[in-house]
Amino acid sequence: MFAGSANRSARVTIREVAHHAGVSVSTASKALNGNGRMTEDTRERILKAASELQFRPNAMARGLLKQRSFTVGLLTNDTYGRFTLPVASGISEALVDEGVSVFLCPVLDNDPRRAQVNVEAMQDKCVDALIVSGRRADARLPIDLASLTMPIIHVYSECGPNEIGFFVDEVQGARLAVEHLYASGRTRVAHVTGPDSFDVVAKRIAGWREASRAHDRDPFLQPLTGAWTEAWGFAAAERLFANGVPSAGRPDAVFCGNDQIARGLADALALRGIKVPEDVAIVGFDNWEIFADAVRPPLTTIDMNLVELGRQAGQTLLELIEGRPVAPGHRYLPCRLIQRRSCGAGRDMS
Amino acid sequence: MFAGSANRSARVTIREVAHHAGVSVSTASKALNGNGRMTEDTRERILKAASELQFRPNAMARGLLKQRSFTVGLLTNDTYGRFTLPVASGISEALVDEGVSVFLCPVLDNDPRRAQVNVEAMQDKCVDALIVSGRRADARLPIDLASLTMPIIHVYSECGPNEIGFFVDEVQGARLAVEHLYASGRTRVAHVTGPDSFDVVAKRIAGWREASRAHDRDPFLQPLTGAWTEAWGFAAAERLFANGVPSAGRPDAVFCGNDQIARGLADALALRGIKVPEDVAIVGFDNWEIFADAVRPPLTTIDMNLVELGRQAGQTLLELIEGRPVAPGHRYLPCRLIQRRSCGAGRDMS
DNA sequence: ATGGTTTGGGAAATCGTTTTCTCACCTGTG
DNA sequence: CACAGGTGAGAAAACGATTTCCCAAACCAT
Repeated sequence: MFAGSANRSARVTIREVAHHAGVSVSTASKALNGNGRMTEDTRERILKAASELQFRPNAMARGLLKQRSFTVGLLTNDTYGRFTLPVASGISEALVDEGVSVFLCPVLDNDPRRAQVNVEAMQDKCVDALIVSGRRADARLPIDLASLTMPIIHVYSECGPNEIGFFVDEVQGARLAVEHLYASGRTRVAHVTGPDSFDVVAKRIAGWREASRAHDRDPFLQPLTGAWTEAWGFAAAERLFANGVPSAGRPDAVFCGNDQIARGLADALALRGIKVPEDVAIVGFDNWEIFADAVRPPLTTIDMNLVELGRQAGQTLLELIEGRPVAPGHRYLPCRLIQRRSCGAGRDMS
Repeated sequence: MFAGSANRSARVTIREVAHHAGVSVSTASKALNGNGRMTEDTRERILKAASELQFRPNAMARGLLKQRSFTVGLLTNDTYGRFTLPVASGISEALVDEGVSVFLCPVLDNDPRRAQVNVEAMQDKCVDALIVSGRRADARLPIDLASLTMPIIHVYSECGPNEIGFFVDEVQGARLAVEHLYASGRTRVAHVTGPDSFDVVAKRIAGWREASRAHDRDPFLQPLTGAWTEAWGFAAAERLFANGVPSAGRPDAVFCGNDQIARGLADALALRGIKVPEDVAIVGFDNWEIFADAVRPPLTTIDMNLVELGRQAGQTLLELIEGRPVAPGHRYLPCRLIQRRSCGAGRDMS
């Protein structure tokens, strides 16, 4: 044993591997990367030494040379984690096997200074790329991204047509929901949704209209816009099912802009003695399971496939990092329908 | 033109700053770090050059030399983000001004291989420390941490007495809730909570008992353990307020193990025509606002101060990284009461 | 003037890898 | 035997910063 070899706190370097295998550092490096020319015997000896010593290359040293850090930054202002965490999970899934890690940078809307500090830290650390994500798809973060040179991808966050953005296909999701209601035999499908200042509200309304027209029907009533809350769903039920409204003028199904609205609406119906799904079917949006499962009966809803969204964003990020050309523009990923019981269990399942 | 292929302009290095200021690299470095000796004039010239060129030191180069990466890893299996996101936010707050960034490593319980890959990536990247966080405070992540040499802090995740862990003071939180109920004039405080396989359930029960005894009362009934769901809260109401139970045998207040249970219970009471807070007061636990605000009436509940928990963990992490001695052991941070209306608004506010 | 001390600033080593040269040696061919 | 071409492996130069020397010049006191 050599002096100093007992120092277990220090990391094992390639130098020690080389010495252990009786070769030079350069040869060791080539063997470990499968690069240079050498006898099979030498290569095996080096590999064996490396695994015996549990050698792991220092990412900083490698990064310094390759001008790559094998890290990406994820900026988000979504403190609830409703959107960000599934997305981050998908991103991480796509990247971790390539040895790329994700920096989480929580950005508070009211603290642009800290946000800027975060961005600068990302620059200093030479992140290979940046992901910008948000709580709502039609707003930007309080950050100046124009001066950055690294590739940037937006996920559920506003971006221009020459940038790269991944979004949920809100229109298709809404169509899916409404088509499911028609397919279940409903004929009067109302729509209760969030504030009309949100782009997604307009898109979901559009999807609802398209699907209604596809069934040769005018959309039932006007869409009711309000807030993303249970309270609004509850209040909307009052409007749709007030005592004065004749039963033929009432919807027999409601497509809700999110699961919270659906929940509030379902509660109000229960209080009125209107049965779900017998009298009225409900479809929500989000598949936020903690809500969808708590509705009585459990809520059929639209899942936005956020994990998949993150995964695809991660894959595109890899291509960008490796310098392969990626066409700019927006990508819209399809939603899927999650059937529970608020539309009648199995009613339309062959 | 493809997105991302933008001018990957080379970074400004200290060499260019030095050249610009007409000094050597070493002098430039010293000026920028306030270290060496030189005329005030020289120092200012260098600083001016640096800011003109917008020089930012390369964190990888610095890290390589200092054997520090100015990053920490955050491992978590909390896919909902209920706990992790506030904690991460607090950690980031404490660290960002020190130039330390946070790697987010989502760990799926059913995918220990990916978890291990994540940990190895943290090692390769020489993170200065690791934070291990979880969905529940009495379980470990499917990761082998024993072989790691960097400092580790646990936040809301099981750890031994010789490790460093930050936890919520569940007992104090429960006491706070129950004391508030007594202070509001209630006398029969029941407790409905989650599965008794959770340590926090036992702790919250203990707090409930302590506070009851402090008011010279035996705890009212046995604690009802079940699930962390609204459905269980709903069902528990049936048990506590069944038709056969004489009104003197019914609780006039319920302390619930979390906000979801509280919500289910409140719903069930509403259906039975029992008024909150007039007939029965309710206190929840978690202050998960999306639930607490949706309860009718809005829920008085216990906030676990998770952001603060993260911030303190972050500060301790810094001390650990800088080599200052930190006593091992568990820290328990106090909860605070958030008053809404489910105990009677302002009833006990001076 | 001389010797010692401070002062300003630069040269060079270092961190751990990768990569490009370079070079000695071997093999086969004329 | 000479020479081209291939083969295996090492030396050294990067990458960008920090830090430890080290050395002139300037300054001071005798």
